[in-house]
Amino acid sequence: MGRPPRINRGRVLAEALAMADEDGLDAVTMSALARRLGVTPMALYRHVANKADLLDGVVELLLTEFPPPPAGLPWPERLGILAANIRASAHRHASIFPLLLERPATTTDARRTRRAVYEALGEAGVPEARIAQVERLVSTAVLGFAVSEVGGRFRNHSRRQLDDDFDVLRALLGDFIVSQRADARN
Amino acid sequence: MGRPPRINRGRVLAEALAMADEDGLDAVTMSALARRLGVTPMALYRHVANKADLLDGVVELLLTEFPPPPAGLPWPERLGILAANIRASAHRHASIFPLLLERPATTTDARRTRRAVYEALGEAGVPEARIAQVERLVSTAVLGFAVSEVGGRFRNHSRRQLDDDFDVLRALLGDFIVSQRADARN
DNA sequence: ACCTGAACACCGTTCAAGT
DNA sequence: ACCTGAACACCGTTCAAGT
Repeated sequence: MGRPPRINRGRVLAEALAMADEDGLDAVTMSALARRLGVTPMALYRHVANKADLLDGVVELLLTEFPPPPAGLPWPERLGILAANIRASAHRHASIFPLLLERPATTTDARRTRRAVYEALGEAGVPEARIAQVERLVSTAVLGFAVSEVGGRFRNHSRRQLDDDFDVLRALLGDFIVSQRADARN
Repeated sequence: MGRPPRINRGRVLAEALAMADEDGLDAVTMSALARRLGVTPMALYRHVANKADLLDGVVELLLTEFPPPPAGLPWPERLGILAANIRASAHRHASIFPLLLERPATTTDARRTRRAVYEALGEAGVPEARIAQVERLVSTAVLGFAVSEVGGRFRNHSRRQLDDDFDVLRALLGDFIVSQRADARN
């Protein structure tokens, strides 16, 4: 009965994310993580159900780091900044970020980000009934670019080139959003 | 000296792809693959350098299955069919396809597909100097969508919905390409 | 309640040996 | 040249035991 916990789920997840950032996803083993926390591997199982649950938690933690887009700016700037923040988060967490493509964004933080996009699209004049689809396509394009970048597909391209690609991507998504306005002619 | 090979690299890769398709990426272990080929695990090392090399080969094999876009059609149809073929390939090889985001498309087959896109963009009127970037963005959008789909991010969406999303995606990419024509006004 | 020690089945990979 | 047998360090996970 009652002895002071030496570790907790929060620390376990934070340390796992740090390990992944420093040495890659493969370096995150139960034993290496335990060693880093000064504990035996089996101690982790009181705080995570298994390794899949550990990675779920780490992805969730990553999502809490998406800063909310700054309020009070016009929608194109808000979405542009949000996209840039998401890309920056990909660069900070290159080995974990690709896991975002493997699970629906159902956590509280993921919902908050999506709601921010919904609001921007509403302001842009996209009709209610089309907002969810437009959000999916826009988010998928941004995530797909960011994952390609940190995953290694653009390994042979310069940072300069990729920055420019990303600017063009944001512009094209802006044009797409405008084309989906209720009063768009066609 | 000379004894008849019981397996070869081609069979190893084909069987590994089949295993991944049937039971997922994690089911592709050196021993399970060897068992399937009727050989000991160590025999594989004469045909692949190690497991990473095995997966590289499997991705390469997947790329050979992208059918070349049918010649003789106008560029929008050609690109639309190519995109649909790539998406279909993702569905056939759901566990291997996401690995495409981890490596530059430098194999012969990947180059062939890219060249086909270049030609279509040329026909569309995109100036030489902009073709490579437009191709990167268009391919990234299609890959990002397909990987999200087979990776599980759209797990909560119906096939109907995703088919519709994909149609809208193709249309938006078509509009983007047209907006990049030399004679586009702006 | 929280952590440990011992154990299990499995993983990728090496090396020397067989034909 | 091609495959095998034995071995190694490591992996995730379980169970019973300690405090």
